[in-house]
Amino acid sequence: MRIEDVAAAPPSRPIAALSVLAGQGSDIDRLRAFWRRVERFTAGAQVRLDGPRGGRRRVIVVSGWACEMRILQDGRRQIFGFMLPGDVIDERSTWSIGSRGVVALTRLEVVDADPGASSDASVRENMAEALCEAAIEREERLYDHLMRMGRLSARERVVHLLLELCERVERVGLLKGDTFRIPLTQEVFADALGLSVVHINRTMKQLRQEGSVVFKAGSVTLRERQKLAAMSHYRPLGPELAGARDRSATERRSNGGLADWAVLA
Amino acid sequence: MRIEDVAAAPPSRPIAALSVLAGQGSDIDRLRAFWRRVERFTAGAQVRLDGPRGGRRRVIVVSGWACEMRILQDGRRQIFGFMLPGDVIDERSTWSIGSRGVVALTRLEVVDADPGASSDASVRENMAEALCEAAIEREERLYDHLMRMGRLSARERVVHLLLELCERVERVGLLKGDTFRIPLTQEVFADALGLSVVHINRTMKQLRQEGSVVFKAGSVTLRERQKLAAMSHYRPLGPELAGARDRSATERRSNGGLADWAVLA
DNA sequence: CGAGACTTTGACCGTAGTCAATTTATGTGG
DNA sequence: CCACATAAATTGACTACGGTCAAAGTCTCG
Repeated sequence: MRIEDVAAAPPSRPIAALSVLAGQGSDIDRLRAFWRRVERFTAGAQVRLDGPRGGRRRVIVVSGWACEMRILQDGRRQIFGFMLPGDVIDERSTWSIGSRGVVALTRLEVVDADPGASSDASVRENMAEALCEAAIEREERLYDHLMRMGRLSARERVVHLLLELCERVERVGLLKGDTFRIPLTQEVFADALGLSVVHINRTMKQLRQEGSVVFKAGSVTLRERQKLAAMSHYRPLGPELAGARDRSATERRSNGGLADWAVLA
Repeated sequence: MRIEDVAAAPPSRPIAALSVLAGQGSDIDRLRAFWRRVERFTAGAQVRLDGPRGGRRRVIVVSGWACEMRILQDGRRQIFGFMLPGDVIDERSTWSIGSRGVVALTRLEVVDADPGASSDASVRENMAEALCEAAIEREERLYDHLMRMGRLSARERVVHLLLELCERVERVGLLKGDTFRIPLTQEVFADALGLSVVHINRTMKQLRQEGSVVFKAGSVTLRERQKLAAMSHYRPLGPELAGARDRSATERRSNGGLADWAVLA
């Protein structure tokens, strides 16, 4: 009952803009032909991807948001990252050593990422490459998240995360002007950023008063993204491997012996 | 000048126990035959792996420790993880988008992870599989690290990290009794765990006084690892994919609507 | 309209950060 | 083998960011 035919219930929004397929416009129609089944999950449900076959199954989110998380026995929770439309969910994330899981944050629709043997080679190839890039970018985001939690203040963390989400939302065409819908409760923010709900609330209040960030009814508006990026040390998710971006901009700090060299953020 | 022949300068310790090759004892001798070159880096040097060919090059650490890190313009540093003997260093980590880098924490010796076409198929196959598992485990460690930084207290973080390192050291046969050499300054701990040096110092002092952890001259001794694991929520790095460890032990918390299900740590 | 989830606020606490000075290694050249 | 220079570890005093507890206030939706 979780699985329905597209015929009976077509994906709730056009799936033309999937980040894994960004820049391959012309192939999408061919790909779409193979997405006959949409799997749905309700908000709060655990996303289990029991690939019948042994190999690791992957799906693409068509609509809705999900997150990857872990819970400690005493109730402390940590959210590792979010999956939004256009992102890939890997079966491995779904039950890896029983230590992590994926949870739907809203109603969620996903389609199989494997075009199947039926499609022609070029399609399969493009998809494979897209999936690979998506995996790389996902890992890149893990590092960003680590930096956030380890070295940024509460304000910076919130802004940094919002900028990341905004950019990802924009990439799949869901950003309207400088506003986007964001289905995250403050509790979710807290669990993602390693802060308490109360402190998230106060931080957001402060940002709101400064006018740089506006929260209203499940939507966020980011004015002056440039300024926000600067104050939170945000660096756009490069088009992966965007080449050796000025790798020379290494302002050497005489600081601790450890790093005579420097890697900028 | 960074590259020398093994003949002229053999690896400083037997490379029989490499975590990437754990459990493949019999093949190691054959593999070793292809490691003719050892690359060396001095403590504090950035590890650059400029693979001549386009593909991403990978090397295995034979001796010494390194870490993967990022630095913000204002000097804040975040260490993402450590590489110790037996671990793989991926070229990608080395200059990815100019945002991360690998730094040697001690004198460091690495050998190429690619057996080359010269070796026979079974060797290449085993190595490929080992590299893949290593990559998976590395990612797993990133999640652990995220959990540490997001939800553990200073005490817990320190203990949790020490347990991870201890386990990894043990796996490659460098644990003597319950003691191992650890070339990390308190500053490095601080940068890895998102704490200040001063607070690391105080936390360690406390642990020392409690007698559960002993620091002395570049070595650490962990008594009662079981107890330490419990107090820091440490869960051993499973033999990856160790199967669906009691996946049923999901003590449901009635807590926030988000997670009616639970993933233990 | 009522129940439950989510947000907001106040009062107060405590973990961890900052600054600065001192002590203890670790080396290195003489 | 000693003296000096430097990196690393410690410690004290004080601050502040962020956590906890508890009580309202708001929204949503059946």
